[in-house]
Amino acid sequence: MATLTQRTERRANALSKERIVEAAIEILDADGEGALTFRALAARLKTGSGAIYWHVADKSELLAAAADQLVAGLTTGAKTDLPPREVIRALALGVFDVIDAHPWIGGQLSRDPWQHAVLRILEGVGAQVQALGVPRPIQFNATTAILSFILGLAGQYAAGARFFASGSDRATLLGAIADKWERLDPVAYPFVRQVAAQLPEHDDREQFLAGVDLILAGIETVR
Amino acid sequence: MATLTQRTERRANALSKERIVEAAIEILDADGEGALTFRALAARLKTGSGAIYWHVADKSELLAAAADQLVAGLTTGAKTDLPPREVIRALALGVFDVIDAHPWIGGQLSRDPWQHAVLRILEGVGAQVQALGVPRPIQFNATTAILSFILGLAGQYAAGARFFASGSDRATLLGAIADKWERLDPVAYPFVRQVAAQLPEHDDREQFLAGVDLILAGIETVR
DNA sequence: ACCTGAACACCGTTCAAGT
DNA sequence: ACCTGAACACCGTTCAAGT
Repeated sequence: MATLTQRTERRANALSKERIVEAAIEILDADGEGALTFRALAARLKTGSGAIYWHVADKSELLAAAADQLVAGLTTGAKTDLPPREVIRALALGVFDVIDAHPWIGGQLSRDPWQHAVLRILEGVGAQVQALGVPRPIQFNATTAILSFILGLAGQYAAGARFFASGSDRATLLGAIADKWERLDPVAYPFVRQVAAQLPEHDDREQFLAGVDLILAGIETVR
Repeated sequence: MATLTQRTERRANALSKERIVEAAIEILDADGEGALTFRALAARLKTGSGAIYWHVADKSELLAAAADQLVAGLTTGAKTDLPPREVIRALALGVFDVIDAHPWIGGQLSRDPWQHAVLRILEGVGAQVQALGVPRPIQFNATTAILSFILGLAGQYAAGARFFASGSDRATLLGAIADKWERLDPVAYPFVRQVAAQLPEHDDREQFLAGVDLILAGIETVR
């Protein structure tokens, strides 16, 4: 009886890749990229740091698995009854929202473009580019253009999150950057100075969608 | 006499931010991102690791300065006698070539989009977007779309370089990835499987330029 | 003012030893 | 088979002490 309880308890608390990834996501969401260490993870899972290596090869696999789990959530539930253009927009916004909610994913996606999470996005976008009627030879180029754009923004978002972690909030940060931009040399940086005023008030999500629409418009010209 | 020689020698070997950045670039180019440590840098400069902190705030400032030096080389020499569209293409290709020659810059640019090097690119692209006749309200969106695309590719390139550093060359790496892609589930990954064959033989530079052209085509539709 | 280099507070990863 | 936790080989950064 005692052994049985012990055994089921042990099984309930047993380490597994799923439990490790789950705990990693909790740490990343709560305290950001910098907080995920094998020691912190082991403490949260009440185990030794070496135990994690029985289930996970190394830190990069762990991060890839964490990112994949969250990205999988939005690529598997894709609706196909909308026009391809709208599916691409929805998918892109889905990625944006996941990065917005979990900024560490931004860093992870842009750091390793060959991880599975990125493959999911590539497939999701590519299938719709195909459905859009884009000629075969340029389907790959059109798809990777959208993907690169998404990954570029992912990196930017992650960088923003690293700043927020160090205290200040979004508005303060953008205000400070806009200030710096306005003080740049007018001869060398006319455009940046002109655009500085838009920086603090601009909507990231809207700007992101505008970029996607621009690329889609470009794709339509070659269709 | 002896003191004079000593003093001039000391001055010639004196540490400065320029010499530190120069040495950092040499290390990064020769052995990649992972090789740049303050200890390696100090050894190369024949000084103590703490001495570097007198001239440079921390590692991120050092990397930003290194990236900025190489990016400055191509934004300052821009020709303005070409049509805006061609200047954008040339600038984008310039960034591509710098990243191709120094892959660590890719990681650095995508990691911190508010560093000066990125600002230079933003200005270079933005000024031409303006010259292109794009309406004011969407100049910012159009410019950041191109910038995000460039930074997305920068991250991908840096990731590739990290692989090459671990032994295998470009062709082997892409071949291995294409192999993995072809073995994916046909139901879940039809597009990726179809596109796998193009992966090992495709030209990065060409694909990059195709992406830029796609965005430019999109921008022209709203002009 | 500028430099030295030991010391501090961390990392990811390994591995003999346990169960 | 799975887990423990000390140990290894690193990091970036600091700082008392030198010149």
